[in-house]
Amino acid sequence: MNLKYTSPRGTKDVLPEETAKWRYIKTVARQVLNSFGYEEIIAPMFEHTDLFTRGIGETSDIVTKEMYTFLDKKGRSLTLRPEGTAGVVRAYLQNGLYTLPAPVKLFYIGSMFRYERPQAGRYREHVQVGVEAFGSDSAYLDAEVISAVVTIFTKLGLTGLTTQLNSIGCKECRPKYTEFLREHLIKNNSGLCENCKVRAEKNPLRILDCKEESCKKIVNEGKLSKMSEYLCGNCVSHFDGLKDGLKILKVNYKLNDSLVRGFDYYTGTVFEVHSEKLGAQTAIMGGGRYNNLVDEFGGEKTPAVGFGFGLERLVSVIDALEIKLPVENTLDLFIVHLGFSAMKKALELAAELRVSGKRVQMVYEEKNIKSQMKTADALKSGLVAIIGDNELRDGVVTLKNMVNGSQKQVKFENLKTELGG
RNA sequence: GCGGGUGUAGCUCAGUUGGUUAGAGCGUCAGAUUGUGGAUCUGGAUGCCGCGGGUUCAAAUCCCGUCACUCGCCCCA
Repeated sequence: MNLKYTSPRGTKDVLPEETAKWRYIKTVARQVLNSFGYEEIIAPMFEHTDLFTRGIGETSDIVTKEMYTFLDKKGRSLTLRPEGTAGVVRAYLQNGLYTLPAPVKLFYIGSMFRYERPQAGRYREHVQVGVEAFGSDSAYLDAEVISAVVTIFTKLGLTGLTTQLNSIGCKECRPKYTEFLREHLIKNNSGLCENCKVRAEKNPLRILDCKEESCKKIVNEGKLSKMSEYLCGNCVSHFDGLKDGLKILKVNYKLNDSLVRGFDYYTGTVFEVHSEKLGAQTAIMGGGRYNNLVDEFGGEKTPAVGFGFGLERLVSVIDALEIKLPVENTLDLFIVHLGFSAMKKALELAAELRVSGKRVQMVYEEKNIKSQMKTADALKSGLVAIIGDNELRDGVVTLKNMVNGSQKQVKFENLKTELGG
């Protein structure tokens, strides 16, 4: 075959076998999040470009080189959303959701777009389930938010996950730490990688997360003070509260001093969940607290916390763990017909049964019985109804149980009750 | 943006130091005395050997380019 078109780089088709898994995961996520009091919000897939550049941070990698930005016909700069939080914050403000009792708990399921080089677990379009809770600064809310994802993952049967935790400080204490880092790193910048030399100036926190051996060395062996030593009193007690909350909620975690996230809006709590089953991209969930974003977007000062997890990565973990999700794709009835009038009768019967929600299939050509039986078997139909001249004459079908092979005659009008509904 | 690997049937892959009609398994379609599936057997169909160029009497095979996929760096879900 000479394909004229292929899907764009970094995108993929999710085929029926896999959509069943996606559907199941989304259902579980919705149930769990509803039980935690979250309601679904559907925000646009594209927004004004400024929303992201201001929200995510003008120097972040995502904004500087990974956004799908385009001009519309009136010359407005729009961008396909690279993440979900900025749009939800915008919607929260624009629709006056701050008048609802706090905390306002929202979740979304949708595609995110980033112009990245594709590799295992990384696509240019990926689907995220995300959560945002507005209007409470309680550490127990942070703990509960983390517990919500963990609950989803547990319900799906995931194992081998680690939840990592850090506090990157607030407006009060973080600048002092970044200043310390900057000074220290500029003094000793000879060992830093090219990227980090720039980061030392612009965003020294990111160096903590650098994977270059030389930078790791400087970070680990340089007796560098940790952010934790610079945390202000509020941040310390908040972080303690979080750990306490996680204990109450029975969520295991690991502290990770060098956990920093790629969006500039985070304050205080940051967290990620990693799976050993993924390739180089081991994070399946990431999130944290962002107490300044709402007022940066023009609202009242409103503390908030949220996370997002990626469905593609989640599914690959599920597959790697060989977890069989309870996805049913069997057929209730396959109708085999012999002869033209039998085919028309089959068409009619199938339509009647489908009204009551039965999954019914048939073929639309006059084929021999053997071939139709094979098809019924391939489609995993539990029951097969056979209609030939004899059945038409008597007003019945021959109903065959495909599991044990037994057969019986069932009147047309009784077929529905025979199928249990 | 930077590196490594791979492109042969719908899928997984084989294809010998370049040599004539390019193969296997799975799947698909048809059939095995005519109204009964899963097993087995028989037969059929399907390939611009990713694309373009070059070397050669001769290229799936060697060289260059290109595109795509893939893995990693970066970043992130």
